[in-house]
Order: sequence, then structure tokens, then C-alpha cells
Amino acid sequence: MLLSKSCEYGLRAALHLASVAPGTYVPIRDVSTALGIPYHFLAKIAQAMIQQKILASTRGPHGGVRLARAADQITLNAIVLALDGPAIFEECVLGLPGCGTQQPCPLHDQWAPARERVRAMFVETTLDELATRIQTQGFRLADLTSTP
Amino acid sequence: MLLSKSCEYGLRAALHLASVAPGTYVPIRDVSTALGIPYHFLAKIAQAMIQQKILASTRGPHGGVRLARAADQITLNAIVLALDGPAIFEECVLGLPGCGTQQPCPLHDQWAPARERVRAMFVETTLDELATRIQTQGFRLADLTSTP
DNA sequence: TTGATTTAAGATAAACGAGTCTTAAATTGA
DNA sequence: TCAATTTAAGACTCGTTTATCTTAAATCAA
Repeated sequence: MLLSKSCEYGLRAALHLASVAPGTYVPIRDVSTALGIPYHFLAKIAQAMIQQKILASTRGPHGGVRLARAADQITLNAIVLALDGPAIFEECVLGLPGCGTQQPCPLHDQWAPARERVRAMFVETTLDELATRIQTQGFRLADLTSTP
Repeated sequence: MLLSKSCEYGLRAALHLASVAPGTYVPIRDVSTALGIPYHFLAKIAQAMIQQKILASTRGPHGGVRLARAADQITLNAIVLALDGPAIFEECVLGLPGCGTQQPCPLHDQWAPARERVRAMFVETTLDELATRIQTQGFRLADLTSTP
């Protein structure tokens, strides 16, 4: 698994907010049921995203969470960094500390560009782009196999 | 972390066998100390690789493990599949079951080729190629930061 | 045969990620 | 004010991965 479950859930939640109700507060409970993500777990992930300024929140009735910035100002990379940190874009594929151009492992020259391509995908993609796809092309954010 | 610790250790052990003593049995203890991998853990990983026909072993004095085939006949992909399974080459980046060309998630079109490139790196690289690099160019398989 | 060496196998423990539960605090509307 | 709603925060449980420990079995050499 490239991303942690927390990160997968966080990305899907952010995409949901960007595509379903841009700008308005949505209760975490609603996001949880819409995407099939355990509520208490998602609440904890949302807290982290709020602290990292990815989301904003208000409590009480009509409260919930929303994107902290416009959807075209939030890259997938920002969310991955907030929840999983930079490790996946920096780590040696063989787990060797300090692997880099100075002290490369035997796979470094092949791994570094492949890893960079994955990183570029996250850096160059904004929530806005994907939200558009979800709305215009019907791409999915939830597991359809369990709710046919 | 793309690969599990088991898989990282297994790849490094296989590369060590391919570069240090091709064809001869090396005690797991020796591999363990050479690469800085916990002995009992590596022994268990070796067992799995033996069952998957990546390694062969004999017990007793002058026993140990060696590659089951010639180093140019073993791809990195074979070792990754044996220890981590095919999941990393098949999974949806957002963790959605059944994500594919039929039911794509919003990221699928960008993720699938990036993932395929990573897979190609493992499929197209043999232990022999990397062993050559290790010998001719001094690439490393162990953590040099702890033993300066 | 005996003892040293080494893998084989399984029990056990520690660390971490994933998920659950409970209580507190804030906000809103009646 | 009061009650309902909702996030905030932390403790807790569970399962897997990672790591350690112990014992058994096989092999070889003297």
C-alpha cells in the first residue's frame, strides 16, 4: 500500500468536499456515510487536516468541515504531506538510510525517476481537477461493490 | 513505504548472495551480519523465499542459502511477488476495491501508468544486473551510517 | 558415534496502524 | 436558558508487522 489508510480516507474526504458542496460546511458524519469510512476514524483524520490548514471546521448545528482554500489551490500533494509526510517521496526502495546520489543503492538510479513520477502526479493534480471529473464523468469515490 | 520490511530485507539478501558468492551456500548468519538485518527475522524471510523457489538451502556445517537459479534468471519482481504479493501493482491509489478501467476512481488514469512504470522497473531488472553494479561501481547494500 | 554447525519451525513479545468508544467543549435554535 | 448538534480530544481495543527466543531436525567432520 503506497498511502496509509488515513491518507486514502483523507484524500477521498477532500475530494468529496470539493465535488459535493464546495464552500459549505458538511458534517463529518455525512462524509463518513457517503464514502463508507468509519466515522470516529475520519473525525480524527479531519482534525489532523484542520491543524494542517487543509480543512476548516465549525461546531454545533449546521457545523462540519469544508476545504480551507479554493479547490484549485489544494494539491493532492499537500494532503499526502499533511497525513503521511514526505517519506514516500524520499525513501530508498531498499530501506537504506542516506541513500541518494552521494551513496546510492544499486536500484537508486532506476527508482529515483519512477518515484519522481509518482510525486509529480500528486504535485500537479488539484482537488478542483478531480472534482470536475467526478461531476462530469461520474468517477467514483466510494466502494460500489458493497452497495450495488 | 512501498515495500514491507520483509521484502526490503529479502531483496537485499538476494542481491548480497548474487554479488558476494554466486553459487555457493552462505550461512544466514553471515548475510545477517553483513547487511545488518536481524538474524531470526532474516531466517524466517529466507524460509519463505526457499518455499517460493527463489533460494535453496542445506543444513549443517558449510550449509546456508544460495540463489535457486542463476542470478540473470531471477527478477526483482519475482522476489517482490514472493514476499509482498501482487497487491502493490494492482491496488487503487485511493484504496477503492474494484478500481480499474471499468469502474475507475478519479485518479485512476494518472495512477495506472505511474504504477506500471514502477512495476516495469522490478520486472525488467535481474539480480545479475545489480550484482554487476555492486561489484564494478561499489554500490552498497548495507547502512553505512551506523558503521563508518 | 559424537559434537559442532546450521536451517526449520513455532511460540512469544514489542511496535505500529487501524478502528472504537467516551467525554468535553462549542455552537445554534427554540 | 436549555436541549440538540457537532467537532475536539484522548483513552482504549484489535490485528498485523516486525522482531526475538527456544527447541527440533539435519548435516558434516573428526
